[in-house]
Amino acid sequence: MDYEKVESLEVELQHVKDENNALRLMLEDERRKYKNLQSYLLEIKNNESSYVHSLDTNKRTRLEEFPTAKKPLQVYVKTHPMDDSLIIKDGYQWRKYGQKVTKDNASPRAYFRCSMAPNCSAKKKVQRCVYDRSIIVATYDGEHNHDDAFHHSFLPSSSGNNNSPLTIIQNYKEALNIMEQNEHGIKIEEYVSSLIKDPEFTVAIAEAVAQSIIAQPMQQCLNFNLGHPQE
DNA sequence: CGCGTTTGACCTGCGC
DNA sequence: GCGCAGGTCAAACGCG
Repeated sequence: MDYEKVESLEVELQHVKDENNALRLMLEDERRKYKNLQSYLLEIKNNESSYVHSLDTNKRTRLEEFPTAKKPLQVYVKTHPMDDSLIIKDGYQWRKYGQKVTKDNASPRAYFRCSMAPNCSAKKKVQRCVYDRSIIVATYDGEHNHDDAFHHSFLPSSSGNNNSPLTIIQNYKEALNIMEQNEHGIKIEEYVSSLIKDPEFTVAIAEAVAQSIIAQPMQQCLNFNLGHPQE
């Protein structure tokens, strides 16, 4: 084997090692996310009730804003991970009046008022879950004081409206289902992890790279003959 | 032109 | 009393 070939193989091997390290980092990140999700689930379990307050990062209670003694209803909405909007089709018409980035969640929190009636005191805060960005946490405050509220809500106070394309999560059991979905992710993760740990896997990649390097001059020759531009 | 959204400034309560 | 952080206001802007 000539010197140039060995050198290029060493470069490619280094590249494979770099990719390997990158994959390890990704796995560590995924494991961290999974642990976060587990603690999140535990939090939900600890607070399991129709009124869940665990995710409300607002530790201070502004009594003048929401004077009712009733705890705000929190609803978790499973959305598509690629969907960045904070819009929840809950049947009401909401007017956004503010947005704020909170300290412990990089996702901005949006503030909405009900716009179906001029004197309606209903408000909601919408923010992506810090543990799983595909979940939107909507915190409802105040009550709708207009009749048509009864016909629009998907919330437990009304009859079930399942027309929404979104998945509504109102208790820990449904959150558990999401966890189970992530369990599949962990199985994939374990599979990838085992591949990385396997020395034969790394050797096989190195061999494949070496073969591609050997085959490359032939491909370049073919490209040249066909008139394709060379890289 | 009206309505909804955006966004920076401001207000207010809480913790130290 | 002060600083921090969440919540609200309101002017500017965009869109139908």
